[in-house]
Amino acid sequence: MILEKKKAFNSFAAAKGLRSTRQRDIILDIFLSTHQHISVEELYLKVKSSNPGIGQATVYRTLKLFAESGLAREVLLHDGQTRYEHVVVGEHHDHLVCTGCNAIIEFEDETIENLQKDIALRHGFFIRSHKLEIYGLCAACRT
Amino acid sequence: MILEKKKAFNSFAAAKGLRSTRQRDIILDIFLSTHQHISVEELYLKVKSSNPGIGQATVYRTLKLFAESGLAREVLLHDGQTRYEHVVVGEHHDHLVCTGCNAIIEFEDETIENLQKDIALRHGFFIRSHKLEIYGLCAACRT
DNA sequence: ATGCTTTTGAAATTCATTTTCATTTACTAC
DNA sequence: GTAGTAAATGAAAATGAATTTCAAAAGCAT
Repeated sequence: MILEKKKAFNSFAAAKGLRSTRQRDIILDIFLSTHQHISVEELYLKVKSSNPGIGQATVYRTLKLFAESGLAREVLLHDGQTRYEHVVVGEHHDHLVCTGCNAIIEFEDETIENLQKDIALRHGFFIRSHKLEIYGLCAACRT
Repeated sequence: MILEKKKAFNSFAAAKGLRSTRQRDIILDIFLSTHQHISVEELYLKVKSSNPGIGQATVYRTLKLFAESGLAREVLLHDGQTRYEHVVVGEHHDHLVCTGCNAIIEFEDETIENLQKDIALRHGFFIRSHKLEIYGLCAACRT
């Protein structure tokens, strides 16, 4: 699975005429090893701990490339940082965001996905991506 | 309707022990006269044109208050600015965002709203607000 | 290897937003 | 009304995420 993603990114890079660099390989490896919703700063710190030479501008630039390639997706929660999550082909999940403890619960609902398609159809709209975030208090914080 | 909103904000302010100021009245008036999704900077410019004395920090502070009071809602689109939209009680709309021309189409779908409630219930989650944005190309841009 | 172009790292810059702080203003008690 | 206080304001400075700049380094075609 991870290998496939690397291949997918390499194809994208090749198609775009991008060069293959050590830095991008490393950042991709580390990104793929992370869990959901990592911020650029967080990823940069991880990268730096094993590869002190890599600068944060490179991490920013590379994550944008990942998003462009379809490997990652930008998520704007409400903490002032851009986060990136993994894109799994054919799967889309949304988020319950707890404003009490900042926990993020993922969920998937096919019916909602289908309703969105209906709505888009009604408006002649072609869907590229979407984002559903529900804000509130998780079970632990609501008490 | 506008009067009710002003009253609602005043109640909120009173309950919070906030003082009533000329600046907040003016900013509220102007905010209520705007259309959807105004950025802080845009609102500040509007405010400044009729009231040059009002500073932008005040506009920032006041819009946060509006959001806290339930009058407005923060919307993060992808242009690096925080935008605010009007909250209409008992109504919630979501957005189709055209990445071609930046048009924003609003829609409402009760079924989706209800499904969200089901999902929250299943996770023991208490919903405060939510946000659904569908990105893609509008009818005009997809051709 | 050579030459050309992309990529990189470090530092500087940008830009939205927040904070600071001295001053002004609103409200409360007299 | 006036005095006392705490909150709100405006201007400027500070912050912090993200982007840009630019010289040096690295990738790639020949």
